[in-house]
Order: sequence, then structure tokens, then C-alpha cells
Amino acid sequence: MRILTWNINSLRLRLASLERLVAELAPDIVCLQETKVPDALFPAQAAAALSLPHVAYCGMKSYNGVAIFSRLPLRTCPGMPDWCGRDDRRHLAVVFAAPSGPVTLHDFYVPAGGDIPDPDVNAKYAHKLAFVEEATRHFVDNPPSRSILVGDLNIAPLEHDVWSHKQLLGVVSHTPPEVERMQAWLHTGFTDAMRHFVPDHEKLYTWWSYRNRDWHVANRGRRLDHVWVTPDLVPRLRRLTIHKAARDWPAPSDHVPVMIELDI
DNA sequence: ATGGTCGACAATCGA
Repeated sequence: MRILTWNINSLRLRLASLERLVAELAPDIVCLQETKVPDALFPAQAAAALSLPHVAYCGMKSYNGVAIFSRLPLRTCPGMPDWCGRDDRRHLAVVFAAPSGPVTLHDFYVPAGGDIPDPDVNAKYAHKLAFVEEATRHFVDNPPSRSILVGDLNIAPLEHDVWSHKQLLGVVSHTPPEVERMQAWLHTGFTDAMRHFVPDHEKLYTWWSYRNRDWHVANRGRRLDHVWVTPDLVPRLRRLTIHKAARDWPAPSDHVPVMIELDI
């Protein structure tokens, strides 16, 4: 089973890239973030073109939005929280029937948090911290099993998840308050599946800013996109693919697709 | 210390 996550930064603008991605990597399930499309305008016809006929989506005008395309039928989990009471379309939870049994899949788009790492002067940063705290409480109250959590979590927790630990300690995405909260969230019952394949001392990035024209040369990346699995699925992990080639496609997203393969 | 580039949508806002 191949599960892919990608911050596509506008689903409608990058439908052709999505088709190319699915053709190249043959995922069974694709989780997207920043679809930026209201549900009424969701390009449902893409599902057939991708041969991923089962969809779940939760979008809004201009901002945020998540969607899942799947080869297998999806059942949307009822009663999930409206995170921070904002109705801002940052999460989908579904269940699919893997050969070994049902698996729960979470697709998250965590707030980016703005520029200033001070919750007292930057409401976006306060929102980001509150969002992660609320997610942590949710999984403490609802301990996960046979679960996979993917998405753009907008936090690079480890020293080698950023190009310069020292230079980014004060930059939103790598500040200690964010990292501490993310670790608490992870430890509600998940394992970092990407670091299962890549040791902590190796650099690992999934995002390169649009503001660096020649992203290869500077290589100032960050690991903002994540795949977590519950311990019961760790023995089933088989492979990790960071599809960096997509960062050089025409009109690329600033995030690259991340795919995990499991024997489930 | 600063500005650098995108996407959505129609002047900025968010990333």
C-alpha cells in the first residue's frame, strides 16, 4: 500500500502535475493540503483521470483545504473536532479497508504561524501553538491504533530537518515552543515514519522556499511534511520516497510529495 | 539587515 502526501498549493492549478505524480509513483492513496478550492468547485472529474475514484475533500475559498484521492473506498470519520473553532478546513480523517484490516488515515494542514515567533504579538503563531496543543489533547483522549497521520505540519522538529539549526532557531517552523509541542503530539501514540528510514543525523527536507530561485544550489530546505504511524504499523513499513524531482517540474509547488509504502 | 517568490483574487493576505 502506497500512501502519498503533498502540499499541492492549489489543486486546480496543478491538476496536470498531480496526474504526472500519480503516473510516476502509482500511489494507492493521495493526501493533499492547501487545495484552495471550495467544495462546490472541487474538480471531482480528476478522480477518474487519476484512477483513484474514491474521494474525500474539505475545502474553502482561497485558503487551506485538504483532499484525499483513493483506489480503495473511504469512510469519513464522523465527529472530528473543528480545530480551534475556526472551521478553516485543515483536517480530514478517513478509514479504509487494508487487506490486514481497517486503517485510520489523518490528513493535516497545520497553520504556518506567520513570521514573528511570539504568541503575544502574532495571532497566527498563537493559533499554530493552540492547534498543535488541541491535536495533542485529542489523541490523548482518543489513543490511536492502526493509524497513519500525514500532512504539512509546518514544523521541522529535528536539527537536521533544517539547513541550519542555529540560524533557524528563531524562525517560525523550527522554534523550541513549536518543536516541544510537536514532540508531545507525536508521543500521543505515533512514530516518525520518515526517520524510520533516514537516520536523525542525515539532512532531510520536503520544502524549499519559492524565494530561493536556484533551490538546488543553496539547498536551504526544511522538513515540514510528515508521515507518522502507530507502533502496530511500524513492522509493516517498507519504503520512503521523497519525490524531489517534482520541485523542478513546471510551476512547481514549494513542497515535494512524500510517499510511504507499507505491507498492510 | 533586507528582500527575495508564489497563489488566489482582485487590494492585499497568507505562505
